[in-house]
Amino acid sequence: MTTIYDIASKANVSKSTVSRVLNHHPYVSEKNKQKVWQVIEELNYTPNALARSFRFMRNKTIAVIIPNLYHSFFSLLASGISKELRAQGYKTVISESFYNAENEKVILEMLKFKEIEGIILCSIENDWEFIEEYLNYGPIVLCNEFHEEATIPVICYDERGATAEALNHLLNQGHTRIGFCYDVSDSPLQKMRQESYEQFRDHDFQETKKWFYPECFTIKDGMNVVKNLVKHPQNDRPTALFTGNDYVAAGVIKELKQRGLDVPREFGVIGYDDHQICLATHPTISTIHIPIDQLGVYTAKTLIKTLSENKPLQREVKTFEGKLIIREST
Amino acid sequence: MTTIYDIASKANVSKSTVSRVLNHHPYVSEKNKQKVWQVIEELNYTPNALARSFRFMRNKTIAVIIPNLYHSFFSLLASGISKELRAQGYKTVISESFYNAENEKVILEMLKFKEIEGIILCSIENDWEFIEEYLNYGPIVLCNEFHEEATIPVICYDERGATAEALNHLLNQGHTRIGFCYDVSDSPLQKMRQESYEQFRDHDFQETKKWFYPECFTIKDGMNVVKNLVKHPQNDRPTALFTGNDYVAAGVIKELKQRGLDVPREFGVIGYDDHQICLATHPTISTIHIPIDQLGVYTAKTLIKTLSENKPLQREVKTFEGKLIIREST
DNA sequence: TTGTATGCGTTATCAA
DNA sequence: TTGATAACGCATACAA
Repeated sequence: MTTIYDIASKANVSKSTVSRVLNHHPYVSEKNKQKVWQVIEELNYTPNALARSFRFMRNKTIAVIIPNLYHSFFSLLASGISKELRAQGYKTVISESFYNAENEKVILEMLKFKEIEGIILCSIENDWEFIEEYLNYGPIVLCNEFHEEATIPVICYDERGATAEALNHLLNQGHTRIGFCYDVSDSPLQKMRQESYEQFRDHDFQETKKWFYPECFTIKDGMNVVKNLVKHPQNDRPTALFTGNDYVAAGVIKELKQRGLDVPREFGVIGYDDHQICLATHPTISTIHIPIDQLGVYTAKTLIKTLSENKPLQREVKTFEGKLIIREST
Repeated sequence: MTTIYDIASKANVSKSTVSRVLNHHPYVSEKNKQKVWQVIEELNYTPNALARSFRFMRNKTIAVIIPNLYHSFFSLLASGISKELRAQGYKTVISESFYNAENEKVILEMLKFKEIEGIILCSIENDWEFIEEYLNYGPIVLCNEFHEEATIPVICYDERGATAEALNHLLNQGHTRIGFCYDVSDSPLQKMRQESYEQFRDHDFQETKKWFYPECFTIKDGMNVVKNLVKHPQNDRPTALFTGNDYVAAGVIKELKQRGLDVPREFGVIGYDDHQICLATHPTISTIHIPIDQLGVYTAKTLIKTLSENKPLQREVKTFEGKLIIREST
């Protein structure tokens, strides 16, 4: 392995001079500069990133924790974040928590060991008090996840607004019994959606709880919701579903059609995410468009700013707007 | 920041002893061992990963290059690889090449700088001669991509077999004019599919080239294929399509239905990947199931073996079997 | 069983 | 403008 020492020997200068040349330090004679670059070329030298990391005590690596890479929303979010971080010279380690606190902890520990410089949390699995401890070791920011007290930047989109928009739309279409499919019940984000949903009680929503469908992640889950739903008499089941993601909506629509229920005439469906699958179903899916890219870029920028300016984190809630896209399913 | 030196001072031993305790070296007295662990606890000490990386000249980080995180096939592949690498104590940096040689080069360069220890290439954008140079700096393995000459492990699945199986199935269903949708034409893998397809010429496939549809990635692309296809007279267009991925197949099916063409009676469709979207369309999509997880795990294991045994890479082609899944679209 | 000394590659400080 | 030297945290060869 060639080191600056080898360059120095061959160029008849000191290590210091080589280092200066490499770092474009102003005080190097033109002659030496030329010579050193020439030898660097000759010996095909590359600076050793491991030594630099050690020297500066930072390795330009950020971890992004997402629930999984299975759902395209998360993979796109991770992709957006990663792209921006790369542009700024950072490496990104994408880690799936699978909604598991222990997996999340593994990454938090990496911060302590200086394996990473900072963390972007796209879901919260441990208690905030637990996570807070790790702020001693590096910055953590929240993205696409909300927390009431967390004393760190929170980048999310307007859950309540989007939910309200979707529900209003369904009400306008004449639906009064609206069901709600979500994934995991203990996420602060999902709770916001639920609360937002519950605020619509006054519109004949007396028995909302009955129409909460948890653990909905996939197309199959959506199908199962319908399979169970149709077991109830027509006047005791929802006439519309607001689902946590478009896959679930697609499953719902597929199963409704299978059972001869017409969408949107007999049943309304709204998805979430504006995934391309919305176009493949029949009817196409009304949904909420989330500006994933903006979320990712803003989050990455926020974290990098903290890192480079080396200033302490502080709470700052940045909200992006979702947008209702009306298609054929409502 | 607490270092082993701090521990040593407080425990009244030398740095060496602390280091030995941390590394479970056998020759440490029970008394000192106890004492050191106690102080470590007291001072909340954590070994510095950056220093260790530097000391050993390795940072336990692998890069995975995939075309993008947009297609779930790639995100699942990256997820599988990453999971196995994590289990073995490695960090994974997932990088999207976007089918761009320059982006690929950026990652290859990281190997040279020792920012990463090895690379898993899930697509090839540069010439092999160019990539080969980087083997001087660390191991590279191929996953889900094929190359005739590459002197490195090649982990893929049986493209030709899967294609043949799909085409045979379509032939058995009475189709003789079969079109072929693929993504990028210059990938070795896609070439294999094409070649495999061309071997079926003898079955009335005289004008295959006409029915090649490149640049098919998304649902919309699938729709467009049908939009263009129906412009031709019925006896001069395919009666079936074999698509490079399930999204494209979903788009094809959707557009065919939109135009009143019955699938599978009037038109057969086979997808690729066995993505969950296959279940959401009407009719459901016949497809090829790829053992993504096996691919990922095997690839990760292969790379790690090279890394830990520090033995030179050699060509080794490992092939997994795809499996035709017959559903309603054929 | 323990401690001392050295080195990993780089950058920064200081003196020349 | 340059070079000698120390320092970053850790592991280890060697001496004791």
